[in-house]
Amino acid sequence: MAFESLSERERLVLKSLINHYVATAEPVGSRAVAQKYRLGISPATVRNTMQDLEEMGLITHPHTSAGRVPTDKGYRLYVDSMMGQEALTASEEDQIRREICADYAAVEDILEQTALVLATVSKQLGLTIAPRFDSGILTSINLIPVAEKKILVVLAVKHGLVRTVLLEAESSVDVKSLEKTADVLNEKLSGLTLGEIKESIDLRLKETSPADARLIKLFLDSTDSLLDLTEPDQMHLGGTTNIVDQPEFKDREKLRSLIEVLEEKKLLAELISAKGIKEGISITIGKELERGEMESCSLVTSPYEAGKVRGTIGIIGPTRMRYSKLVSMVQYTAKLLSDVLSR
Amino acid sequence: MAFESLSERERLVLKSLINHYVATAEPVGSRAVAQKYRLGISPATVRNTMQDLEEMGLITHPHTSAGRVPTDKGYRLYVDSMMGQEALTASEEDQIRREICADYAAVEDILEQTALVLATVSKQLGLTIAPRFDSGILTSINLIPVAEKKILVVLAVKHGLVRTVLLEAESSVDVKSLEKTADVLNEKLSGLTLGEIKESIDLRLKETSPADARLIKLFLDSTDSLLDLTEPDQMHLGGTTNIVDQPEFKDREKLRSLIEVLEEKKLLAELISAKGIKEGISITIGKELERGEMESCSLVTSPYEAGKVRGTIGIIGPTRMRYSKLVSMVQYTAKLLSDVLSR
DNA sequence: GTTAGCACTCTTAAGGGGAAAGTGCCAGGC
DNA sequence: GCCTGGCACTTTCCCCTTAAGAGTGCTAAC
Repeated sequence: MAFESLSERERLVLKSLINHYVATAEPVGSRAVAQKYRLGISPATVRNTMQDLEEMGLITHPHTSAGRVPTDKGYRLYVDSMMGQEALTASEEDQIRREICADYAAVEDILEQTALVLATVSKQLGLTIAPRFDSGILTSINLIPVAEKKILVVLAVKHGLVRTVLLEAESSVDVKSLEKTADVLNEKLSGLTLGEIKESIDLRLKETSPADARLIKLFLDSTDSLLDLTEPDQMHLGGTTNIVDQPEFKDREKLRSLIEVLEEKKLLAELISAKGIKEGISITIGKELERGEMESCSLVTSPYEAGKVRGTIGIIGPTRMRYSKLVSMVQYTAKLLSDVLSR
Repeated sequence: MAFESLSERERLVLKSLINHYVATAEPVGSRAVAQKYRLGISPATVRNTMQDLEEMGLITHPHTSAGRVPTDKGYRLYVDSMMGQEALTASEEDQIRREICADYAAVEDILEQTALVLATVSKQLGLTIAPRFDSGILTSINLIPVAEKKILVVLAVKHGLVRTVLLEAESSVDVKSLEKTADVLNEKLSGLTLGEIKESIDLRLKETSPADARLIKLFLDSTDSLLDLTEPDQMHLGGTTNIVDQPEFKDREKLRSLIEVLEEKKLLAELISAKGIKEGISITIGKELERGEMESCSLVTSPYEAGKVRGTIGIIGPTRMRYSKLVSMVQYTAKLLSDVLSR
């Protein structure tokens, strides 16, 4: 698709149209484009240009005699090659800074707060996903007896991240052997990344004294849950309310199925992690999300860093969103969050 | 309000009317009551009775010429004195049993699952609140260094419940003194309930060797967050989707404000814990909830037990709900959950 | 005390203009 | 040759009216 072949006028019209549509949520007519954006051309000319744009699949008609609306493809082009990045206002920056710098000790809490502030400032849905521990370096393992057969495994990762998982043993365990096992695990595993551990744990724990065999086996059997990196409750959402008001969800069924997706945190987390893990801001528009229920939504995400590990934050809203502003917002927030978590 | 003074006929009409309204969500006319419920009286008689009921504030008119709708007061009377308890079907019981008996080790996970199954089976909103640790007996405290200045406090409570809180120290702490402090804390506090500890912690930790003073102080300063019993993430909700479809929420604004409340988990948890902590099933109807946003909702809750401590589970739905069935459902689920958590 | 009958009220759905918005195309102008 | 004004055409949207339907409340009779 040779979009480079768009004439200057076509680019201008598309851009104006999108700006106007994003602001009003109403199909945009040729008059509106011609007048409001002072392109110095008449509505008739705009109409001709619009026809061309429609042929290219960048905009559509809801019905014969309504204004034009951008398609996903149109948004994509806009986002990729014609939208400027709109700076945040001072008060927006302030608000974000104020909320995130709050001195919570637990990463969980900071992320919760971040999701909320993203939602509030963007008036969309804010979300944060806890860091993927893959590349986090294990500093220590603790095994704590909490009941006769229950053991709490505490994995401490560099830079103060913690993961706790409760395991259930088949028979009761005594404190002594628990300590011993912890020592063995620490010796063999600490200093490695969790990713490495996941890969090679079988090998590394092969040769251990038979005394601890039972506990080691329990540990091995539980590797999956211990090192599963997309725990459902590791994602935080904020501002569901904002979505309810959007005109694109006045259709009941659409709203219902979107909320349904939002409740499936695990699925959603996977969907999003996949996008956001690469470098920098990532924008996914409508059908690109590859989930029917979300085809009228877009997603702006960015990775953030917490020491060596990385998570994702982002904003979900209708495809008709202010990309230029939201990109700045996500970027700024990710930067701030990285600073706070890596200090 | 001398509701005992209701005549047999008035009781019968109210009951029939509520049953019919719950099923149809439409205002109920006199014909419907007279015919469907074979009371052997004519519509005209029913109309007279209805007028009486309306004067008592038990039912209303949406407008002059529509059928009648129960008021909160009407539901209250129905629930208190005329509704039978409707047994669950075998398949409903099955479904609940199957989902809850799943062998998760962590209480968190079981509660998540329970909220979901409650939602699914009731077709309403299911919720579970983690046990209030007040009366849980502390078995051990562990202090685990996870970073230079970060300490993970693990409170193990009898019957395998665990609570972890991350604290941040002002300066770095060494492992030795951490262990020593943990020993002191264990010695002084274990065996007590968390409630007792919260009350008397100052006294109990007064006379400690100055060597540990710094850590003990940190611990004391953090009592609130350590023993706060209504943590926001200790509540699980499931089935938000079910609510969206209810006819009572076709009014946009209502839906919006309800979802808003649901997002404020902390507030909601407090609201509900207060009700549900007493013995047995508790039903709260409409305005009794004392939150404007929820005045078209009702709440059916029950406490459950996990060893010595108790939490709450429940169902939220429109006031027009099948109380007789939901009561059984919540009761059955609470019983099951108690069994699973106390085994 | 109960019931049938009936006038009255209010809501809802359906239909029918007419305005408004916007397109598509054509013919004329720079 | 590209741009523009003009104009016919389409579709939606809103408002109005009308008619049907549902249900009440009252009265008079059983």
